[in-house]
Amino acid sequence: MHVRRPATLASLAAELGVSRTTVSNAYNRPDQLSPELRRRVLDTARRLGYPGPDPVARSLRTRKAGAVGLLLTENLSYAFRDPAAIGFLEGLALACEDAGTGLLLVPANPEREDVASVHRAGVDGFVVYSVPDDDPHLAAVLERPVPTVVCDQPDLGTVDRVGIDDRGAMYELAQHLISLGHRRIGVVCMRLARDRNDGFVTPDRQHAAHFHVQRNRLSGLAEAFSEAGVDWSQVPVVERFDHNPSSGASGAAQVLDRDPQVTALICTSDVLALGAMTEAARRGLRVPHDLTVTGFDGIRGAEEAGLTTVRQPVLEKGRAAGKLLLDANERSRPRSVNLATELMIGNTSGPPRGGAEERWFGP
Amino acid sequence: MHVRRPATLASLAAELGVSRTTVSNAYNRPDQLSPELRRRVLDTARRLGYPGPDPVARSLRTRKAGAVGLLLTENLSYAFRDPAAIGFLEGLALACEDAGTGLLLVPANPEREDVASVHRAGVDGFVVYSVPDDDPHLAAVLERPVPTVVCDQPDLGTVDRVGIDDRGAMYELAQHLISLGHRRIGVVCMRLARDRNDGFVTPDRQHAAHFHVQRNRLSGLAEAFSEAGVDWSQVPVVERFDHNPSSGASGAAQVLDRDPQVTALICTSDVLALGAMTEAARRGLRVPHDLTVTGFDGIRGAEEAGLTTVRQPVLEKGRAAGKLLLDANERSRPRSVNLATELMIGNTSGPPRGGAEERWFGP
DNA sequence: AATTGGTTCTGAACCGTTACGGTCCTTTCA
DNA sequence: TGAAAGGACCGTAACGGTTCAGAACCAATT
Repeated sequence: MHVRRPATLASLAAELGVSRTTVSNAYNRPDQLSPELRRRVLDTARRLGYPGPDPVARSLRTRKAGAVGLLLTENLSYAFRDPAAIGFLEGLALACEDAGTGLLLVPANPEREDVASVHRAGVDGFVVYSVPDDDPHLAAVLERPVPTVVCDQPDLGTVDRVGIDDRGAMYELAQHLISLGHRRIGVVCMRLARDRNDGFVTPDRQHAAHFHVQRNRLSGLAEAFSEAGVDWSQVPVVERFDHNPSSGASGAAQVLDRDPQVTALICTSDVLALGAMTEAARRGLRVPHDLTVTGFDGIRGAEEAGLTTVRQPVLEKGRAAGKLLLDANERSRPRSVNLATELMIGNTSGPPRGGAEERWFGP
Repeated sequence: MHVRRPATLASLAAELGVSRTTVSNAYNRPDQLSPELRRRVLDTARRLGYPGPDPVARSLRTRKAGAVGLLLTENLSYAFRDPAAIGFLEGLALACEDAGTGLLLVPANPEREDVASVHRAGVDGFVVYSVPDDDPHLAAVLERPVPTVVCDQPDLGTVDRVGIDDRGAMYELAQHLISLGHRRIGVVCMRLARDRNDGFVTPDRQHAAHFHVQRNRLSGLAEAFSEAGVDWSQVPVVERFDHNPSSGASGAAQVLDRDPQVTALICTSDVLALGAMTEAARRGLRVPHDLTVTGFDGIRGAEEAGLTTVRQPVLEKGRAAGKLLLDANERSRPRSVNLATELMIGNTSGPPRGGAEERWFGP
């Protein structure tokens, strides 16, 4: 008894006394051979334990992998913890499903600069979701000769892009707060770069932020409040590397410790905002009476909490990214899609306590 | 100006006047050639726009795809909506990440019997998660000559398996309810087979259920309550095809309409149980005073709601599946891993209203 | 009898790479 | 000074398919 090498298309053809072409056709083009022969091929295949054409070899020849790659900056598992990321994934998965395409989650450990995983990925295209714009994995993706769609990234001009108007949406949210009378505010934002910096953020760091989304949200805030006469450089902005409610809570605490007089706490994500709410409650601050809290994203938890936030269509974003990628028919000019957002005014925003600002600056 | 064919390792070698082996070594085994030559190779590669060795060709030659496939029965996007599935995915993603392996989500539309996606997947192994045991996609996976791990599936004896003791865990939960005095109960369960059957379930259908997990949970219940003297064939068991809270609500409604006297509603998942709670509230039934409700899984929402349930380590399940697969070193005998569960007694279970049962059957 | 057309099947080229087993040329050391 | 060791590089043979231009055959038409 010897170890039999697994059957291949060639060995099957030899066994049958037909050409490899015929065996190939039996699987891929049934109309190209007589039904009897086809049956004989398939029967023999079963008898020999031939599992059908090898997918990798087929991919090599046809130049199609039947899968798209997804690059996330975070540890791969992070994606399954962030509600917005999950929504994006769901949308992308839907688009892939429609096209019968697989979705390959590419491991991109942000710690190591190991880009091999990008090189090793057998895919027909990439979707890059919210990575820092100086991420080496992103650079590696852009070098691969396959279509790419970036999402929540700056428009590179060379590849398709889908996103929202983070800056404009945050500007609008700020306007809402300004109209309520808020002038003394604090901000809690997500990480701005690849290095950990849990603490206050200088204006320089804000401008130089490598995460497009955060940079633009902050810039929308800065613009609106500057126009309203607020000296943005004096506004406490706190950054948190990890993205979860307890980061939001500790960030809020840091802002409130620095300036207990802030009337509004603006968070650049709902997850952070929900944490900030917890911290407010811990301090006995009633929202919105004593403190206004706002978020961004429009996740389910935010809705349940009645959070004032900006709703963005995360699922649609994923689906749009997938569609753009899978329908990269011809070398048309790179497309750029902006999806609509919606300001959701909940019950966590209201006029500052006692309307102090209005009294001081009113007519 | 002509369309230049993309550079390959061979064309690069020709350009440089070295062998293909050398170019290959420049990328894969830097120690096999002099630093100067390597630099020259890499520089020329950049100049010619050669993106590095083609991953598919490499996979063909090395017989490694660098990815594992995940097969789910549901529409691919379903995975991102079910908390337990998300937990599993996260665990699996963690294991893959550790190994530097990609995770390919294989589209397996349960509508079509189209198994091509399984054949097309270039992977080094498969994880199969909670599909009906007669699913053609599962059969297709088993035909592929790669290691496979099934999760929440019956032990096939031929491939590795990871899961929990669904039957035992549900038996234990039932014991808890029995000890509280419940004898008149109703059940809401998830789909039992590939066909849609939103309604009452015959004992036959319970036995023949194609979803291993549901079959065993029901069987654990049946065993415990039968031992307690309950005629299981009279217990209303309602099935729901879709898995979401509103299915739980409508399922609960159907049970309560049939028998308003039930004192406990046992749901085979937390998601269903949370829906059942909503329905109870809608009917003005206080939980647990008027009605006991239990779930299964131990998702976050259940914890927050104080649901009596069985906690199972979903993340660990995913991680274990990944480890088993990635460490499929030698042809050892197929392994079978059972993870521990924990009965979580919350505040949704209590003695039947007025202790009626006890009074009727007491000493 | 020659032409046409349609099936059915074949042969050879090709996809882009890596594994394997060399060869050749310098050093090193006794 | 010769043998052994080691570094640097190369040629060939897969890896397992798909594709495309025909060849062979047969029936029907001209």
